[in-house]
Amino acid sequence: MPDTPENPPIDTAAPASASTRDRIIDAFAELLGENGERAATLDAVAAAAGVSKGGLLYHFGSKEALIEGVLERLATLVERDVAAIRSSPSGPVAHLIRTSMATGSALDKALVATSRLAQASNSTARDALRAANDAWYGIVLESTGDPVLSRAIMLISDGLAYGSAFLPGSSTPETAELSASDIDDLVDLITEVTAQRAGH
Amino acid sequence: MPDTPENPPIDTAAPASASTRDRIIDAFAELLGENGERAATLDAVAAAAGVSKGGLLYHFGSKEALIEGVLERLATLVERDVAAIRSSPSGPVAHLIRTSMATGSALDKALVATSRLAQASNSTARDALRAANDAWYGIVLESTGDPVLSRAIMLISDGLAYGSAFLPGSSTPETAELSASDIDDLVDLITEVTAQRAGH
DNA sequence: GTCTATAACTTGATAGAC
DNA sequence: GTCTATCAAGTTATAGAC
Repeated sequence: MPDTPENPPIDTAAPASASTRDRIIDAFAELLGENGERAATLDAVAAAAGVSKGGLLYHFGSKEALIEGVLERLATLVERDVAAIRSSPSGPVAHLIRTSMATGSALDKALVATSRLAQASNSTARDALRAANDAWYGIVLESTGDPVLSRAIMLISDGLAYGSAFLPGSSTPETAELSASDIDDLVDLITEVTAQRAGH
Repeated sequence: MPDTPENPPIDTAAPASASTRDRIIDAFAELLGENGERAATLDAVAAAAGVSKGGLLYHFGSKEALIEGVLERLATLVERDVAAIRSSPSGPVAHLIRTSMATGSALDKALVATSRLAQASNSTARDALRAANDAWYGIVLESTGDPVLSRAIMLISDGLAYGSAFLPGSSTPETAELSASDIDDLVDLITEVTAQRAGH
């Protein structure tokens, strides 16, 4: 999912010269993802976003408001992603698997950040993650028509996301970061199994 | 993985009447899992373990020491689990998949707690998780002899663990908590595919 | 819109009584 | 071994100047 910045008015991923509001959300999401909830303090977020704490609190009156900001961004990005998956030329399943590993896209960041919030027992964040998962599962089921296989595919997607986001780098070459060709093999396997089961 | 308390001297899962040390580790792991790293303060751990903060700090001189305690417990439990998987009558793969979902066992708790620590950018915790994953992957590869399939199986296992530990409960019936029969279907699917690929 | 200063509270850790 | 202070540092949030 390459970031394709087009129209500044509706931009929701703020890398460099975006509105202060978006830069703050970006900094918060990144800190959550990189260093966990404990490190994502207002002080740290303000510093990363290049504003003072007071400046930050002008835009987001509380930490709760900041969290809502991340959740809103996630919702927007998931909506876009669902559209992208649906219209993918390689097919929804292959597209989903290939984009499951966290690569630093705006969606990945929002997803990882939300995951951290969910693990800090924020139930709104949990709901947002489930909603995203439900949407993706729906597309896969629609595509394969096979509930068991669809679940397996979703679990593989979850596994890829978990491993890449939470266990980066590996101690042994055996389970080292999955390479592009590993993913190709995985997609081939899924494609084969899907075809076999479809042709009953 | 049912807890089978036998010999108090070597016990590493402390539910009720264990040593204070073990009760403290238990409380810490549980708080980490239930409410996240931020909630797992010395104050909260002490209260949950039924001691004062001073009492806690007599057993673990610092928070770092507490973390090491959880990591040591995980290592012990993973070692036991690896032995259990290897000697499972239903076969290593089926056993692994069936025990991937977090059900509240001592191993699950230690695993989830360590995962939270890893996400708080504790590199020792990360290493411990990778070591566990490497051990499991080794068993699966040994069992199937098929690297691509083994990766897919590990990813499904990771996906099950992630979903059950981090996204408990579901908004729609479609992706509701996987039932026992769902897991059966999953195991059947994996068994079929394994047989097909083995018979080239 | 952005800043500094500061209030109110929490956190990890120490000291010393029992 | 366990407790009650107590401390310094950090955290969220407010007030008010610019």
